[in-house]
Amino acid sequence: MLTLAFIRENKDAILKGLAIRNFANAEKTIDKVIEKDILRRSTQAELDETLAESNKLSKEIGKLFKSGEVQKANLIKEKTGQLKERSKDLTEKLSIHESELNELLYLIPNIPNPLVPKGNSEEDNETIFEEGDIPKLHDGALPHWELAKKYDIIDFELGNKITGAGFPVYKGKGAKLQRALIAYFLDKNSEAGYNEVQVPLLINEASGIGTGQLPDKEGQMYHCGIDNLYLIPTAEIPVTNFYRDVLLKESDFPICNTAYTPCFRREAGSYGAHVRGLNRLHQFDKVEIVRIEHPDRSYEALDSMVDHVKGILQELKLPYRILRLCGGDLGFTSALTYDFELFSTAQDRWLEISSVSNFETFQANRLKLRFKNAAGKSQLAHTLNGSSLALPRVLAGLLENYQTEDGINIPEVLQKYTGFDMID
RNA sequence: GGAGAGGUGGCCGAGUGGCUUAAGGCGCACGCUUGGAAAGCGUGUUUAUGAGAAAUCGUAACGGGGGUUCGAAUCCCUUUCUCUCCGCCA
Repeated sequence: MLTLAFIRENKDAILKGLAIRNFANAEKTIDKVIEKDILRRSTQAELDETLAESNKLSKEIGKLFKSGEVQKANLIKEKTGQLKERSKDLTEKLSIHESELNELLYLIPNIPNPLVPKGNSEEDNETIFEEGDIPKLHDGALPHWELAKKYDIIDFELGNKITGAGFPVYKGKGAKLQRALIAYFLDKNSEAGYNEVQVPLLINEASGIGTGQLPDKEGQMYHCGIDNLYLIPTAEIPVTNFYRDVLLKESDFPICNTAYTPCFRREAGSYGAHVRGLNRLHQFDKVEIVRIEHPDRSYEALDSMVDHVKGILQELKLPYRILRLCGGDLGFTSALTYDFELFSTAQDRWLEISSVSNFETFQANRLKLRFKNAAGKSQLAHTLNGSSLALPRVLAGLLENYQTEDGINIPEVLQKYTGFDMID
């Protein structure tokens, strides 16, 4: 959510930013916000005056009662009746203005960083880096879902039986490889200075609102109705919400956390060839990195997160590329996002395996995540997060790219975690 | 699931209708004192929002929401969370 002060002072810059996102009716919406804000503030001022008046009278009444001048007190009492009605009326108006204003603010996405290219869809994303050799596979090389069956390491049917589509069962060396990847990612993140945390997989409403999944994206989360809790679609929610309603000191920066969690996504309405096998699941594992930064240093932090993820893919020797997302593809809350895509040789297509973003103050505003700056004033912090990495598609790419006629090789860096060097 | 006790500022903790945005203590900051340090003494120390160049002033906030009252941290209703005991349980 953008701050009102920012909207008031930067209308032109906002309109330019929204144009890059192809946001329709930008000027109308912003004008409405400004208009509502003026209305809200004048109502507020009027209400404050009324309350000030009635506070003053109340104090007088108190004094008069004490000195026994009951009649005088009763006279003043009558006056306060009117004030009370007026303040009730104004309070109602104010809360209507406020909620209408909030509804408008919820519609406005984050303003893109100047680096974000114009564009409508994923076709317009900018490839800024590409690395790693695409292996030449032997004849008869298989997509990962066939490999999974052939070596009996992932059982989609069994998952269907016990839960439904999108909930695979990992077996034997498949399960061990998953565990190895998680341990390896966490170790890499710890080495890079991220503090490992283990978090709840269920979140309450306040947390969902804090990071922006609620109120309008509840359809994408699994909901436990009896207790009104949601299964997390990403560790970003619990970890970022550590800092909800928190006032930090400048010396607390940088804050770097990493968490492994399963993630649950309803993904309603996505079917077809592109969701086969591990490509899109309802439950998957992910290791996440989350940072809270001083606004002056958040873009440095974003670059270092990108470098960090790069390092992992280099060690795994997987072919990947980095995209800078265009305005049309950029997430609602993000100011700048880099996507990592892994080339899946047997499917002959790129798979998204990580998304690293700077949200600037957009999340912090809703979270009320602030710090005391050098001048002693409280100021919104910047939040960033990224995956390092999402497991299923890394696993898919690994199985496909490392397959040989004799079996699937395990990347060297993983072998000490798996305890074996080949799936056969 | 049953019974009970509680949620007050960065922390501890007082406070059952007006003198309480909140005593006292701890912590923190600055100053005095000192050869230096400790101790001691003094001053200051919540957030949000509106007005103002600023000093400052108004308003709101004692878990959340609602009510009673001229006036609520204090009384009533409701909700949520925490703790203790019992039950169940990896």
